[in-house]
Amino acid sequence: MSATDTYHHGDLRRALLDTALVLIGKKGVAGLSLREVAAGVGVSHAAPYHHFADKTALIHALGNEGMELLDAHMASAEKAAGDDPRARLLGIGMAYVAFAVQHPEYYATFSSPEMQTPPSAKEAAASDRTPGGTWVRLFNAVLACQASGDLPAGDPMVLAVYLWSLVHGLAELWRAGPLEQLPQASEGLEALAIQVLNAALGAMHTTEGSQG
Amino acid sequence: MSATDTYHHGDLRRALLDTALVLIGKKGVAGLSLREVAAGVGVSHAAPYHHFADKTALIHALGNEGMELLDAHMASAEKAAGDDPRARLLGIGMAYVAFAVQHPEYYATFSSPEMQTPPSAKEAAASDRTPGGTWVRLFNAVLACQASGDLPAGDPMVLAVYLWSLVHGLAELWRAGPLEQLPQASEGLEALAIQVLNAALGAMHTTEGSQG
DNA sequence: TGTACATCAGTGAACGCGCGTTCACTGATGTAC
DNA sequence: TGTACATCAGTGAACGCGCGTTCACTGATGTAC
Repeated sequence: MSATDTYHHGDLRRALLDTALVLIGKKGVAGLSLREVAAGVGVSHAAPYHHFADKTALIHALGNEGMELLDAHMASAEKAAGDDPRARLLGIGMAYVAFAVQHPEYYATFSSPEMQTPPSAKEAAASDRTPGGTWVRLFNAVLACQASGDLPAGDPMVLAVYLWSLVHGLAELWRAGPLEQLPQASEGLEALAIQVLNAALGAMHTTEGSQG
Repeated sequence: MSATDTYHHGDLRRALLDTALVLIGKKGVAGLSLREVAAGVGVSHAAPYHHFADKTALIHALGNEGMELLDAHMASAEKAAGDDPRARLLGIGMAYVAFAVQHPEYYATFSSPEMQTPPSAKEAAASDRTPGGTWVRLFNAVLACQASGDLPAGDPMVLAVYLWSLVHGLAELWRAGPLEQLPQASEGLEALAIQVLNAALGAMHTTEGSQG
């Protein structure tokens, strides 16, 4: 407890964001209440307005933070995978799925109504609407895999959509629960994700295929 | 306007469900308000309680209805595909994606918090938690494809998860908007979905692959 | 070091709102005789 | 066919609640001299 923690909160903004994440984890973004966030931090319900214009601004802050985090995770997974294009692509996919499961609160903000609308009109033009540059990263990895022969020729956009759908859907199904009954579920999502991604990449890896 | 439409509503239950769907389309399941539904139908806000125990019951009714619809769509697509196992699997996948896009309101209820909890304790044991038997249908189609050589050998559960993730993720990404900027988006989801599913199935089709 | 003062970051009362749900009611409908 | 009556499906007032947001305020903090 430093001196600044007593009356003037040390970093109320940060504390509000952290508490909001916890509450989102419990009740979802739609169920988030600014008053509850304030109460959770132990501060009056009017206090947040000194740090966020309104409730939407807080959710936007979380969404942006989450997208940066996701991108950082994918970037480090890609780096850790070394030079093999296929391993790099697999790393990105695994990082995406893992992030969704390890940070479901951040992940939930991505698809919230608040994040679908730009925070203000002036930001509308500049903002990239895809979460954390996932698309660009995935697309480049696909190109590299095609160049190295690790993915068959064909429209790289289709392949990127294919892979993005796969990891996104896997993460969603895991989070929503329907996969829980599978025997594979007991080993955790990571193991299942590796099997699924290998089924996808492995199969495509050895053939020219026909994705017309 | 039959006589029953005047005071005693002809089929208020149906009208409430239909109006609820429209409102879900506009504001999502979380934003659904029973009072607004009643107002939309043109009935007092207490009237719905003669047809549904509470708000959750109404959402449950929609969810169950949607799952039956989805299953019917998949069944008819499978039937229309004839005897070719690969065509049948493709048909199921396409039907799933198409349903999510054509009936986003029903689709939204599937993942709503209300549908994650069984309506009552006694139903808990009996209920199948997967949307509309999608899993069973997909799994059987995978088995058939493996038997006919249209899919490589390997754990059929992993392949089914793989395909379910793919169609689910594709539907989600389409609905959430990130795919809108792609050139392929102008041709509609159907065309994109066919390309993506063919990229998945087509590639796996010609090889034994290695999905260990 | 001490003082005056501006700014900052909280408080708590108050606002209006829409919500889910309950309740006593009432008029319409269907049925038995 | 007519009447008495039970049941059904509405109404509208009322409840308590939690919400987002505003506002005047106040005490703490930082700064200039």
